[in-house]
Amino acid sequence: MSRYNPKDSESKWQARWEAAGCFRAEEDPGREKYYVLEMFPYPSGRIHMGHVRNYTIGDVIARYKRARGYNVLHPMGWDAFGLPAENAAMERKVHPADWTYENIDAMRGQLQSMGLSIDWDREIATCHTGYYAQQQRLFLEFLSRGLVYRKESWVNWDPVDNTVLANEQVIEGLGWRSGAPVERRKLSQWFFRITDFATELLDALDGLERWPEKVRLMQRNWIGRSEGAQIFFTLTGRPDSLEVFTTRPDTLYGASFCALSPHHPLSAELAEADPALQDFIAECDRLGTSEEAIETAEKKGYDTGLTVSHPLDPERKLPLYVANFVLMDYGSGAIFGCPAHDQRDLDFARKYGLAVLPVVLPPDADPLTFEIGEEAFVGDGHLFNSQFLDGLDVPEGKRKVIERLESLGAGKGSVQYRLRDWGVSRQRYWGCPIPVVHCEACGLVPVPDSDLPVRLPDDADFSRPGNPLDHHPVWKDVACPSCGAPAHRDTDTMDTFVDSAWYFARFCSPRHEAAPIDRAKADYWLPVDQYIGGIEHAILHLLYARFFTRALQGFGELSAPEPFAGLFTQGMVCHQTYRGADNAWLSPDEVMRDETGAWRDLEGRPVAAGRVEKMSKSKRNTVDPEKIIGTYGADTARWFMLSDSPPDRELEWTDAGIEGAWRFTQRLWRLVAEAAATVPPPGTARPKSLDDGSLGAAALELRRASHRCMAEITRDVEAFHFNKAVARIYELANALQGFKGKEPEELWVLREACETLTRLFSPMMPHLAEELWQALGHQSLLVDQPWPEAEPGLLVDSTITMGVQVNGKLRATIELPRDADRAFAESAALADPAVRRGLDGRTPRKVIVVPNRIVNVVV
RNA sequence: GCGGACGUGAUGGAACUGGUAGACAUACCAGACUUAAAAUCUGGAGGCCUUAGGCCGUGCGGGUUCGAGUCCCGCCGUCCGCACCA
Repeated sequence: MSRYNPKDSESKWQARWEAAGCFRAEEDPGREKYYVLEMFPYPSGRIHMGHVRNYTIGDVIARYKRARGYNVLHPMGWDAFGLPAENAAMERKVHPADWTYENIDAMRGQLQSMGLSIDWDREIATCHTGYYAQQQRLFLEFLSRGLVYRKESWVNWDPVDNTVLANEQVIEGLGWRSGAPVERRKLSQWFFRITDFATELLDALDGLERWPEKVRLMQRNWIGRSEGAQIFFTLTGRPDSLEVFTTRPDTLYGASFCALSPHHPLSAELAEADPALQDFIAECDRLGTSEEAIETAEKKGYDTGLTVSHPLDPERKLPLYVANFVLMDYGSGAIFGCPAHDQRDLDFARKYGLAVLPVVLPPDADPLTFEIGEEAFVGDGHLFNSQFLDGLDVPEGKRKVIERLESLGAGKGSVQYRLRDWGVSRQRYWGCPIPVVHCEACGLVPVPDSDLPVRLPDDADFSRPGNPLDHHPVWKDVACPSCGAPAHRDTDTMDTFVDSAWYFARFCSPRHEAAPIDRAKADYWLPVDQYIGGIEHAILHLLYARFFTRALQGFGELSAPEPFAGLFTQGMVCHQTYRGADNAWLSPDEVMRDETGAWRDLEGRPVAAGRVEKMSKSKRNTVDPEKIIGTYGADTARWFMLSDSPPDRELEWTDAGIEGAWRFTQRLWRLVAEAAATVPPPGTARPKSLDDGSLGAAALELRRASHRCMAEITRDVEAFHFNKAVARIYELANALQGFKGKEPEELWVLREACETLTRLFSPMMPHLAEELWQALGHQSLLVDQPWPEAEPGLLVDSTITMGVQVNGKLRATIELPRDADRAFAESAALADPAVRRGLDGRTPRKVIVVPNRIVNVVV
């Protein structure tokens, strides 16, 4: 028998599906829809194994749901704006657009070679004018509704990429792309008012039941809701007062100082007349924001000499410091310090000799002797030293003190969020231009709809650092749309996370020109039923997309409050790493084993095998999907991606693994193609013996196995347990291989099993499945066949193998009819010789029978 | 520091709501086929003990239960997220 040739077969079936338009999606109110989406790729030039895993998982779901009768939407596009294109332009003198579109063409071809069930008619690229024109419209709608604003603020500045970064893009003080230490600069920036939605975004997390708990938790923490109070401290000798935020208003009587952020307006004001304070603030600014810097930085304060009055006891004066650990962008940029019940405040108080007055008494502590040593007491207890609060516990104290502050007009209950507004200005070329004109007379003027899109100029100069749009000789010069006077365009472009914050909605009507979103179509398809991608987007992209969807719902652009009803985060693809003698990374192709089993490089020098790590170019442990697909075919690559590891955990790439998948591909081919030559033609009448109980034991067992497999794989695919589904396929293949029946009824059963097997693995290996479906004599495309349904009667066995324990230790197994009664099971168990030996003459005290499961004899 | 997840053979991993631990695969071993290798097919296999058989075994220590990988308490270890958030 010849071997299966994936190369010929795969392109043949891809062409057949394409010609038949199998994966083209159309709205159909009469059918239930299912929207499957994988996170769209950045067109870097070539797909990597992570893409193969991501898109294989999505394709299994899409094909499975399609077979289940859903109207499936499964689109693909390109997250095409971004810095790498611009860097390529600088390094290689190619235009970012040319570089990007070439990459898209190459990657589209690679993805198509995987045999994905994508509706390619809906393809979009965010760098395409048709896309970013609509995004500019959205931006202006956000602007007109007050959800976009411009303000001067301290920003994270990446000195290597020469651009501003969002807080979310600063990882441990370093730029997420460049890895350079981020600097602080004060710039005028555009912001999306995501904080307006903090409460909604937080509360709605509870409803996202098909999201991983981990991602919901990460978003919860990121939004960071804190309940507490806003409290005003009167400044001595000044008319104004100082606002602070605290989560512990109950400890107000323990306050011994207040502290300002170095960036607080009052700090700046005081510094004008105080050179020493100026120096102190400058010193704070020099401290980096990196993890170590924060970890090791000493808590330092500068006594301004000013005092504030305690709001509940105006005679009490507290010193006012400027302190390096107080953040300007959380709360009000000022705190009160209660050293007894906050570790940092305690350290600060000890350093500057401030009072430490405990006001919360731990349970069992004596109020007369209780003292704070080196550790603040942060637990619950009863308030003391606190006048009208004395005796209350912490939650009651909080309530009571807020009540009092409110009646005095000195404060109120307040909720703070860690979440900040989303800064989207990027001083780069390859992004969506911000459609606003700056006019000296009129201020910020939105570009009128008739003048959209604001196109990127084709002739930008990438040869010098900085923003090419800003450097362009004429691009920014424009007449003010409002007064006609000479004005200039905003030269910032939008963060590319804006592009991906609404693309799932654009897929519903990718060619619609009248508006960004065709509401009727969006309402049919949205929300995305199953979204699939990496955990690295748990916060950034997923939070922005949720924000956009809520905002757009508010504008009446669409109806769904949430973009993604189901989310699955797949694990990384990892591979062994190696380091040579000079500690340089070595590719697995460059190492071999010597006679002793030790690793050597090609010149025989010793090599250290490192950890199994995420595939990356820098560690030189990548495997090129194109090569793998070229050698083994897409089906084998897909199969390996689904085997062994659960899809949410990491998958280790091994040569043995892909070889094993390849052998199994061939084995399936032989198994089914050989059987196809002997079985009756499709549509042969079902033999009577199947239903009158006269079917032979082996054939019945095969039928049982294949119907059990239907039920199990259906359950496994629904639950994203693809590794288990793969194991079931192996089991059925093994059962099929062991079947030797030659009678007509047996051959009918053999056909049924072959067809079942083929259909069940078709979402995973779609090309091979079509090939075998054809070999089995079918004219139709398998992709149009419904998902197989098990006959319930074949899922229950008539006999059960039960374990028998003596004192909880397994001694024997017995065969019993299904649902045998307890007494029968008990006597069968006690009659077993191994059980008798275990009893060793003792009389059972008690026999526990769990029907169809186990018998436990207790002595 | 705070929050979370996980710990099962040589390896990846199975084990539904507590009920026969190790499915399935990889690697390994043996046999068949072959001049040979590869491929393929058949079979083996948690560890220990001399076998029929027995003892031990899901990171460690305790507990609940007729029965614990699964539940509870306390440790140890690995990984991930956040981190001067008042």
